[in-house]
Amino acid sequence: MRTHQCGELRPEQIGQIVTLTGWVATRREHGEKLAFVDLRDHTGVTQCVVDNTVDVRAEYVLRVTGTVAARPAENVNSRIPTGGIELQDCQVEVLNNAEAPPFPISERADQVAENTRLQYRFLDIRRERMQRNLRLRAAVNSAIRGAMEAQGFVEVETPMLVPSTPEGAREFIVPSRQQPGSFYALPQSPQLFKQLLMVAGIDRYYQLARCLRDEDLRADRQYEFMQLDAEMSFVNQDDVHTAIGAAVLAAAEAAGKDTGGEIVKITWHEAMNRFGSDKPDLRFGMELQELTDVFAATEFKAFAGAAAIKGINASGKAEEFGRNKLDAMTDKAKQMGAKGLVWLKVAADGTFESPVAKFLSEAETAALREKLSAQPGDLLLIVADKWDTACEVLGTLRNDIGRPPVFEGPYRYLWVVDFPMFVGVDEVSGRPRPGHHPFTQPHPDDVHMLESDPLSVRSQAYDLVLNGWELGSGSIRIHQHELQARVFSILGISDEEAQKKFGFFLNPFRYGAPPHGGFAFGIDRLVAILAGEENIREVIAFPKTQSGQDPMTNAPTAVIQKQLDELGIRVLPPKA
RNA sequence: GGUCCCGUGGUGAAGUUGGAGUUCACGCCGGCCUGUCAAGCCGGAGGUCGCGGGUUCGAGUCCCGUCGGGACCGCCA
Repeated sequence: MRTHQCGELRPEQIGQIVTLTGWVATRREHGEKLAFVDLRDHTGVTQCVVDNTVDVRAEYVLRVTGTVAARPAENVNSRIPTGGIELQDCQVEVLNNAEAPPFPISERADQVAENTRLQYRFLDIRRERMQRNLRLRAAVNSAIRGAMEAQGFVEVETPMLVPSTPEGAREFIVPSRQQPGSFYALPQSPQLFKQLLMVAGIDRYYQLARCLRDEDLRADRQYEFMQLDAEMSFVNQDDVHTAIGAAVLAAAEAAGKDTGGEIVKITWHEAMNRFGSDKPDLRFGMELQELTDVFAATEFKAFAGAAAIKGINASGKAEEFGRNKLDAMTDKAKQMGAKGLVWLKVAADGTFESPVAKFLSEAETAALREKLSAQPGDLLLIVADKWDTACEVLGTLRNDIGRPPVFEGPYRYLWVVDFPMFVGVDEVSGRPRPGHHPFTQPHPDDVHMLESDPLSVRSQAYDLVLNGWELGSGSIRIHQHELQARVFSILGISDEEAQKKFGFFLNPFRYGAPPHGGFAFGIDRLVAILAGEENIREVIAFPKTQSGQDPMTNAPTAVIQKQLDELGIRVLPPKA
């Protein structure tokens, strides 16, 4: 039907007779003999000079045959790649007409309510932004596949209808027609299957896997999302990091982003200590500084005896942060569990302007100035509290104050390793709660503390972070029954209970489970960052709204009674 | 489950102290127009101010509820 695409023609083709197909982007009329029609497809637009007698309106579908001609020098449009040429002597065939679209098919629709864009997603995707994002997504998927295949990974598909397991995220459930009253679950991840593939000798498994979780939606969370899911046998952590690293570096390269070519590795403890976050954004400094020693003998009551005192320097921000903003920041700190927030502004003469300045000794002031490299115009923020509270609060403020927008590079991947094996204690059972999942192998140096000091045990779990976004996590798994039993025992899961909950998963491990570990990262998040989008809905063709609905299809909908009858399901009336 | 913000012709916005569905830009329809490129000029049509209730002589505006959208907390092993 066509010889070229709409973004393809250049002065080199002048004189050729070509045929283009596409949609009418705009039409500019100049009397009864002349009109300009910009014909658009996903590659761009070409100006067609047409006889102004054909009824051709926005979004009509055309096939245009004409001669590629140079534009007069004064009419060249340098803003578009095809701006040096135009199609003349055009024969226009209207393949289909179109109603006026509800919003312009251009970057101007970026201002349109997202709900309207989702209701007419088929028109929204016609826009350059969505075309770019979806094609980037395809390129990233392809690069990931290529990198995994090149390393000997085998793609194995795992089922979508799986048994419900009580742990973890809330599941979507699917009623069984043949077994009324019984249900499948949709997989939150292929976790259990991929480990069984290791027992099965697949050795290196990967899958671009759809995962489903019935949890509340956010800018970075949808009910259904895609993961690069992988698992490897006979490996240690570094082997997993190398394999996954190759995939995400290839993805960034496919997107034309500079990564520096390597992935930095830091421990969870260092990440918390330096950045106050287990997913630090390395694109900017403002690191947390250790101030506990400075105030070891302080008279200032808010600091005296604090387990940890840490501070950040919001360089040059003194003027920007007036009383209102500082109060709001203090409220936020308190909401996060801090007792308070101390702020000091550095005046032109180097002295501190602060409600608490008068409580600080000269030595403390001098040490503070030195540790935080304080310069006139700086805003210093200090939290004295438990170590984790001080870190988390300052880490949050650091992001609030300094974090660059998502579309700004560079693109710095980061492995965060040595996560704690257990995080906190379950209020009901009094047992430690698993930091990752209960099949995570503890750090070999810490195994001896499993029973005596479980909260100090590090695990062989790790996260992959990109510019402050958690892309995914993984671990080396427990493959020996004895160690698994010890971990279950610490978690308060009896043999009987373990058998009941995870029997189908654990029993195969008795038949020769190899040492193995793996990883999974979210494709949607990765593509969003590489596309410079703050919201993963912008890189998903047909996403759901925050209430889990699709404005285009109106899903979810009621079903007819016959369907319910077949499934043996009765719907209760809505709660009053 | 909770906190905050938003809802006004097809789209995006403005709407003051409560005083007539008022305004602006884009789009749409018609006319003019031979070098535009978000063309330009002239004219026109288009509304349940999300919905329901309340206060008031009078509500887009104030109050309550509700629905929808968004950001976040909880949740996401």
